[in-house]
Amino acid sequence: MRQIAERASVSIGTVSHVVNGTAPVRPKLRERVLEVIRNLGFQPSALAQGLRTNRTRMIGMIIPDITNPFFPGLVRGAEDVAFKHSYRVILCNTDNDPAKESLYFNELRSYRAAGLLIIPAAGSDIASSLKPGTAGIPPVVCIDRRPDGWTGDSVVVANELGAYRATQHLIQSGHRHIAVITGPSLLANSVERLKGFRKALKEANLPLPAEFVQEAVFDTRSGFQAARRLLRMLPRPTAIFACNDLMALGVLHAIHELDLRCPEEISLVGFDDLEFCEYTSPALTSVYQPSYQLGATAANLLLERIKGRKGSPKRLVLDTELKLRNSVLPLEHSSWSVSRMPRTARKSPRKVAAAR
Amino acid sequence: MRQIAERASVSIGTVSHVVNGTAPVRPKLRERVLEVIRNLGFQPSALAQGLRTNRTRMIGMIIPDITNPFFPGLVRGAEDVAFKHSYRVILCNTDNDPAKESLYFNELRSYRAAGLLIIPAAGSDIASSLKPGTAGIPPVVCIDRRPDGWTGDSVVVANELGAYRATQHLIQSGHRHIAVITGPSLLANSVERLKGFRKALKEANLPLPAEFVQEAVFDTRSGFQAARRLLRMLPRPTAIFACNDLMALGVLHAIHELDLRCPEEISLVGFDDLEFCEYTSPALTSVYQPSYQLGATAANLLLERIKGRKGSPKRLVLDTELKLRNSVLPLEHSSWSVSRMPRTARKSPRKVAAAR
DNA sequence: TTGTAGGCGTTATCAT
DNA sequence: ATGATAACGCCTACAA
Repeated sequence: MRQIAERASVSIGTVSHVVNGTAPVRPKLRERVLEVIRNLGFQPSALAQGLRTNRTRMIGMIIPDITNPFFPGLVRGAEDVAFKHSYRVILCNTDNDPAKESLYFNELRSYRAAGLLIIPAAGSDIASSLKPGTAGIPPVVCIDRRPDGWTGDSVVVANELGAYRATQHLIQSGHRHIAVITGPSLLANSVERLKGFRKALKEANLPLPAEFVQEAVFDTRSGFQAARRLLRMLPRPTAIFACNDLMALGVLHAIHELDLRCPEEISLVGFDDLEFCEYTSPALTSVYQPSYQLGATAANLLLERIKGRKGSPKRLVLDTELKLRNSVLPLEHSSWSVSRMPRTARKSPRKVAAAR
Repeated sequence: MRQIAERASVSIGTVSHVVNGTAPVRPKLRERVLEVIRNLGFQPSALAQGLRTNRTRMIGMIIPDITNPFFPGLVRGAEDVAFKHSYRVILCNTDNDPAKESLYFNELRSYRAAGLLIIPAAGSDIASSLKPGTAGIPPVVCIDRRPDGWTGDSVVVANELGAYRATQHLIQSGHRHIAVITGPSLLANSVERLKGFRKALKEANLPLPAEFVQEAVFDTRSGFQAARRLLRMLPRPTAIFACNDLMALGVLHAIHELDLRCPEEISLVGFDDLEFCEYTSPALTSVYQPSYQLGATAANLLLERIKGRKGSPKRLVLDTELKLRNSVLPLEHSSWSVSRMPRTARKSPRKVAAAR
């Protein structure tokens, strides 16, 4: 800026004023300054600005793993609204490691990030990082999972209800022997989904043998392994509820491997409704989570806080929606319309499919 | 730091020394300072540090869209090596919009990012942003695509060779009527893949009717539409090479919609080898791109530059690998082993599949 | 409408 | 081994 001031023969303060529009500057001078700025390709130092004003336009986003297809949409949602407000996003992958999480947390504090968006790691202890006493902690919004003891803003999805509905769907389709593949028991959302599953079963007075509850870790491989165990049992369940789509994909794989047919011999419902659900075969019935909205909503919440909203924390809960596709076989007809039946059970399945 | 200095009754310079280990400090003092630091939850301001030292540990990463499943792995690769060297990544999505790209570019300059990792937007003009004259431009490494006029470091994939091999595979499987669905003609990698495709056809003296080259935009929907056009032609191609997997997915969808069977009636090869390839039906034969390596390699290259390596630009080219699965039907047996044949063509397909 | 100057939180140089 | 102090680049009263 000094250099610019010299070349345009004005004071350094004036340069600042034309850059920020913080005071009226005579057009002639203004132009001269702008011209020099263009020539020099000057970019004001965000570092110096941040230091001086004590606020930055960076938002830290801490997530488990961008490689998990559930997260990119969420990140994108957050980034889009951040962008709209001229904020930028620093992305941090924790691999669900609380140590890495707290490392990132402190670093982002170091960068004086204006706010933090956190999808807590399994077993996260960030709640304790926010204890009063330490100053200079930016606003934080938790997304997707609410860690133990978290009392701040958060936006999550109605996991229990979603799982409940998915299970109900299976039950209404006539299934009586339904197994579940859960995620890590450390994850709040995993636990909630299991709860919803159990609730639906209980309401229908259906038994749940202990071995029909298999724990996996929300990835395809572990879902595959869990499914293998399930599919070899006698009597075999006629339907499986996988607590996320990645595991459901593993189930599909196991079904094929064991020479079974889906949905004829085994029905399947997933959770997340990732894009690939439309393209698996059979297309996977799944519980849609508004992941983009999750990220966008959280970012909006955070921006409010950054702008100074006080008051009690908001705990937003977004709704899910069961997307019906072809991985569930109705065992009884009951109230089901033909169009919802899987292709192989229809008179002229291919024509119907083509007409969709 | 002033506060800490006071509470520990030392000078502010000493505090700096214990924080950075930049000069020996008597253990007793050291401990005292550390204690205060812990109590106060002090985090040095990266802003002030950056301002003072004129370097930061932030790497800007500009990509088209994190929501495209090809990019998360790449980003993760870059982030992992950055992390190992204590650098952090600022993620920016351009949506392939050159304007947004150049906006981000300037902002990252403003943040005094130590270096930039860029996957250029289609039609990118960043090459021109780097013209000498403007000072304070950090090292830049281009990934995946090399924009027009780019002379700096870059790491890309052997697109032409990959496409060439994929096409050869189709030809060797006996196909004579092969169509291609290309990506945007603005994208260097898209053009290269088409080139490889053409080369293989030419070498085999196979004709390529103009209408057998359909342009789409690297997403599922456009791939679907292009496939529809292709599949309604008479004579219909017996094989399609889709220049990326997302489009291949669209092709698969179109095949099902039109009541055709893959690979019996139409063979298909994709490009990228995204995770879902294993789980589509049939499992998709595709050209594997080492996306994680792409990101990691680029980050390493960038870090070298940041550490001061001079000298001529490196243009790294990573190799691809054709992953054989079940979406290609051998029309002639030639040298093909039974195990590579699609399930439906085998005597006891399910057993074989299960044994895999 | 424009200029002056102090200070944001560090690091680094130079004394002590 | 420790302390004092001058930048780093910018913003912002305040003075002119």
